[in-house]
Amino acid sequence: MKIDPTSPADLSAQIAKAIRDAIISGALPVDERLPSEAELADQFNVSRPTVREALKRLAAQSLIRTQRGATGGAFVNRLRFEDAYGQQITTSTLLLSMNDVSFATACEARYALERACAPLSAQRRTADHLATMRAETHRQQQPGLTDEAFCASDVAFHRALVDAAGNPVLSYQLAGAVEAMQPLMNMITFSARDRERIIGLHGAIADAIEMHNSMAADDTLAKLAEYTQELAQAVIAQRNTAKQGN
Amino acid sequence: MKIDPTSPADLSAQIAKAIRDAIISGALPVDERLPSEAELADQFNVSRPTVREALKRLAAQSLIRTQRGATGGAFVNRLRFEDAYGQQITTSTLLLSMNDVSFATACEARYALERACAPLSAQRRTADHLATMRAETHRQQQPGLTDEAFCASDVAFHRALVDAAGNPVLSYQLAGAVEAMQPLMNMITFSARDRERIIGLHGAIADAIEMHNSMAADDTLAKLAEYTQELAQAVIAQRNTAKQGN
DNA sequence: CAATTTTCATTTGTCAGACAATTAAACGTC
DNA sequence: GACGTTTAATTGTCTGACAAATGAAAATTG
Repeated sequence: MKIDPTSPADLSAQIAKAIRDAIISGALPVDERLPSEAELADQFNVSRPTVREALKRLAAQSLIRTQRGATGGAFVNRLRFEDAYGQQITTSTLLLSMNDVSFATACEARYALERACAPLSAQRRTADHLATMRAETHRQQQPGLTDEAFCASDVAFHRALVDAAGNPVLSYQLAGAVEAMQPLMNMITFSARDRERIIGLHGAIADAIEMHNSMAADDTLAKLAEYTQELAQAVIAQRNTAKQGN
Repeated sequence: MKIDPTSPADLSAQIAKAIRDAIISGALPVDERLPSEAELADQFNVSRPTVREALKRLAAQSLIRTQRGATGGAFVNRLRFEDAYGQQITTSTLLLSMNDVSFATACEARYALERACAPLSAQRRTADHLATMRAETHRQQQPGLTDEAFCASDVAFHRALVDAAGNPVLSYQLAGAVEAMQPLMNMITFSARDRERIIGLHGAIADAIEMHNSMAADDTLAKLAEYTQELAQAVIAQRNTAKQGN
């Protein structure tokens, strides 16, 4: 682990990269304790604040955890799927909002990925996943539900569908795509008839998953994707009309 | 943007969270300049090193960039897909290596996602994407190629296939799944016959994509997924035998 | 001797103040 | 007006210090 002292700027970034590479390569195994900040400062020939900045960078990526006290220090963190979910969702959300990604593009990606899960979900779903899907479908029928709450329930439904595939890697990848869509979905106003149609499709999806019918699940997801795109286009068209009216 | 001064520990984490939330909510738009470190220290009633640790956390996530000089400071960064790729790949790689994710699980996820792209790729592929796929297939036929180089070319082929879908969100999501598999793939030794079969399937995929035949592309991807799983199982079985032999 | 309490050394978290490096704008000079 | 020069602002880094937490060792007590 070495840094280049000739380029005086961004020492903390260089140190962070050196340690990160050591972790990725496996040179620093999980739960290994890093040298103390003072020792690292000595090794890299920098001051302790600089070392600390480097460690904070790594902590932001959940690569290390720190503990105070006599036997404390910085430890290589076992990156768990739950930790990675949050980062993945944050990153995906910002990517969508900062890059003028159209609703159509994001929606297309989301449903393409979800349809990739559907066959596995139909095959492996447990009673638990099915119950969650039914519960969310039921919640969506409540009359006083705000659009936001409706969307949140929609996300919960689709996450249950994805988790039913029983593949944590898929769940992790999909978490970003599904959750990041929520802010975009929240821009849509769902009429009672819209909701009815969506709830109907959700019910059909749950039915298909229950009966291990992957073809039906895929077909219904395709319909849901199409309908969602239609709704969004209507909203966009209406907004443009309103704009021209001003 | 406020922090809780009563819990004295992890002030930098609280400050980072406050600023991150402001960015996510849109209160701090892209390219907006944050207050100087001294001003932030004043606002949050902490010292400058503490503020700096918070800013480094955000820099690690590419949420801000810093610039020295008179008009310098920390600016809200436009998170680009290319920046996010790297983080996504790092996180995915570590997730797989640190959580004992089996080859089968990772492989299943990867091919499920890739097959989600295939119909779009078949529909929209440009001559450029096709040329990349052909070039990589050709490279894979070179006789002296190391297993590692073969895998690298394999990744390049599949990335071209994914990019052909013309959906940056999909490309971003898939980058993690495809690239994170590479260390696992590198554990496999490919015999000449193995390579021949894989190259043949790659050619068939490229053919299907060229002819906009999504069904054929999907079928061939399924075959490739199955064959990859077979190869991996053989390697694992062989390794277990070798272990018992010791 | 065993259990409990106290002390202590280690380590991270935070602070204050300082100086170097960089950068662009303001200023002065030709 | 064009072109160096100065200057102010800002980040990057360093030094030294103290507070807080924490586990281990030492001292105390029953």
